[in-house]
Amino acid sequence: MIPHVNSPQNNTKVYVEIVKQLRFMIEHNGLNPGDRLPSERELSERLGVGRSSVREALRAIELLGLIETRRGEGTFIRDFRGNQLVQLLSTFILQDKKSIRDVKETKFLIELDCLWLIVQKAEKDQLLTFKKWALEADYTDDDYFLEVVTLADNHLFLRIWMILKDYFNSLDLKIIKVSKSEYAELIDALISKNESEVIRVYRNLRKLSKS
Amino acid sequence: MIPHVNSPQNNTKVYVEIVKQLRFMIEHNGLNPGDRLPSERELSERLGVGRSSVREALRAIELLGLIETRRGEGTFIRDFRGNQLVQLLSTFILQDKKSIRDVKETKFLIELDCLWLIVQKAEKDQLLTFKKWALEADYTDDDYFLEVVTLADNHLFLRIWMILKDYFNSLDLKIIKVSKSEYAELIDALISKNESEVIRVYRNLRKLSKS
DNA sequence: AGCCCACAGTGGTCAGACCAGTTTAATTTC
DNA sequence: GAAATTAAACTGGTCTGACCACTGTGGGCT
Repeated sequence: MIPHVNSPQNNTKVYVEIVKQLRFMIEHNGLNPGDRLPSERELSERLGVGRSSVREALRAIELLGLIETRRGEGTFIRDFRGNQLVQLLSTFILQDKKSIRDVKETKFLIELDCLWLIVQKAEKDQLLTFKKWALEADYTDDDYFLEVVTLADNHLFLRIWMILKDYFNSLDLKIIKVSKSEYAELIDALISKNESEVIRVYRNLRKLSKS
Repeated sequence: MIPHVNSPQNNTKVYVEIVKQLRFMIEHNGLNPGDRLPSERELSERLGVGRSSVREALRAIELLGLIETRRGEGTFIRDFRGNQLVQLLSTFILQDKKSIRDVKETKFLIELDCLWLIVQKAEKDQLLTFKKWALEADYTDDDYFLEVVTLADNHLFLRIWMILKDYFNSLDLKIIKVSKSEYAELIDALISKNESEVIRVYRNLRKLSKS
């Protein structure tokens, strides 16, 4: 049966329910970028809600850049793997001059989290390749940790980290120079899967006090 | 004069224009979190557009977490410092299960980070007050960890966590019930300043395998 | 003073009406 | 029969008016 929005004790707003339904629909019907969604009127009928509510949901999703609508044609799923939507929504960025300390702290802890994830998830040969690169290639600290965060295989952390990195670089903070051997040492710690060793080496690399 | 939406060569959709107007309004009228926006009907009149278009704009902004709506009262600006993160999270709405895993993973690790920060920073009497509350009051898991993240005293983590929490709740995931004694045990671990104990208790509370 | 209730205001939702495009199918024309 | 034309059916975009549910307020009552 077609799931109706009207569930018992429905506290949440209709349009939010519709957003959920759409997500459900996309997931279960295996819709891919480029595919067309049902028309607004059909969704309205199928979900048993007014068309305006459907539109509220669709407009919200559209502003997120997840769908695209063409008058006369329909509503289509957008290819949002590419992060083009950041542009659109960047209008909302109100520069947050909140304490640099928070940003710093957050960035470091996320890097640590990613290291931890790598210990859990990464394959050994991935790490060996990484180490080889770390010893030979020419890279910046950002390059190095981009690789780390990527290896952690968590897209969300990747996104957050990228933003923090950009913000970080926009402040003229002196960059602590780290030697290749230190970078390699961290990878060795990862390979050894010794969590406390990883933490120790990372802290040392970041010149963080034990705090 | 009041800027109308009807500008010459208006290709963009009305609701997008309204979103812009609202942003303009917030910026130039110096509206702060907690302040009330004009009512939907008033906006409709002032901008010379239909109320439904105003609603489409407001709902879209609401889904971004930038405003909050209370029936019978009005629409309010939300405290969204660090809202850039809204964008990145938004890229995840409607995504595959892997992303859900990422959100879950990220939320848990951030909670763990915050616990770690508390060990470093929190005063003992703060924790004792917290424990008293945890034993007596009636609260949800979100309430509890909101307190945790707040105690960590890192506004950025707070913002990220709030977004993840909201997203999390928007998925209909079964919530694991945790007893008060477990919540209290975690606080005890914090008080003892024993990091590995904190981690152990947290993992147990979240029913996470050692992974 | 304090209580209660009606009223105005606000968001939530729906139905219906147009308009402006696009697609599709039927019809005409060659 | 094939191509061009036209009409109908659909789709999104927008507006209006109507209810409902809820909140805050102020006036009147005790």
